[in-house]
Amino acid sequence: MRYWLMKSEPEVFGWDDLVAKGDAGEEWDGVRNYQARNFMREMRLGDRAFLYHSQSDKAVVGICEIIAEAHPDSTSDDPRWECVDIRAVQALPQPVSLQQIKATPALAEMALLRQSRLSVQPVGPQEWALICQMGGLPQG
DNA sequence: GCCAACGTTGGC
DNA sequence: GCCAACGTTGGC
Repeated sequence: MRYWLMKSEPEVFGWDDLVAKGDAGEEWDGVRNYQARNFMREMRLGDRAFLYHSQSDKAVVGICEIIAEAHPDSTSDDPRWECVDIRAVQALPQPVSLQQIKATPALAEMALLRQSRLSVQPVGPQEWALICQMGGLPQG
């Protein structure tokens, strides 16, 4: 299984909105960036992803699961754009802030810090486990 | 194929 | 609201 991180602006579509969608989840549409799309193409059923709130929150807030692999983005006429479907699995008991991540040397290589504008990005297994731990989920 | 102009994202 | 980073577009 691989691990990922998806960003969203909580004012537009945040963790609570995804939770409200229940097990049916939501199409992660609207991504118009090749690098982000390519990562979504690599996603497989059952992969896990953090949801990160940008802008006002700037924190990892929950864990999602990939429930549909890449397919055409229904919000685009352009066949280049694809997306996956995700559902909320579990909120982090304590959101992990960007500040905390920046202050943690083991997380210094994360794309979140290195490429701040990339909205879909891979997360290493060690990084995943550490952020889960920081968020109050010691089992990962 | 290069590069300037422009638009978008996201942290501060 | 500003600005840096960076992706995209379009003229040449």
